[in-house]
Amino acid sequence: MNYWLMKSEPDVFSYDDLVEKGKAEWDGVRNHTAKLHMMAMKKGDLALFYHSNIGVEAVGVMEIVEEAAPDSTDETGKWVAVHVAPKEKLANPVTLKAMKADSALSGMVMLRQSRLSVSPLSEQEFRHILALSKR
DNA sequence: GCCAACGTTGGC
DNA sequence: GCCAACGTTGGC
Repeated sequence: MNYWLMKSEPDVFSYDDLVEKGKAEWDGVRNHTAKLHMMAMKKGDLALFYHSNIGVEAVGVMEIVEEAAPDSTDETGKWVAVHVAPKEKLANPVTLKAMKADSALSGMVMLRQSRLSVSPLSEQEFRHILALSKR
């Protein structure tokens, strides 16, 4: 089982939008590193849903329900998308500020590469962020 | 609105 | 293949 962090601007697509839809294609990713991460995702993997630009915080957990397949919004055939479903909304969002301030998360890929929209999390990082959300 | 980080493009 | 110019992302 692997863990991931995926970013979306909430005014375009928010965690609540995902809850409403029940399941969604995570499309529009146009970055090679992010693509490689999506291709490594397995059904049943868990991902944190992160709101960029507005909120700037992790807000929920989702599950990968379909592995990488051609992105339906891409006409070039070069890009892939996965399908995700909501699993659990965090009791309290975990802000970027809180993650940056926490030494247990200093190795997080997303903190080192802020522009990367899909990044891996270690199991420890994933559990740690969930613990922070329950405080 | 600004700026840093990073990706892409195009001239050579 | 290098590098300058430019575009985009995302935090502040």
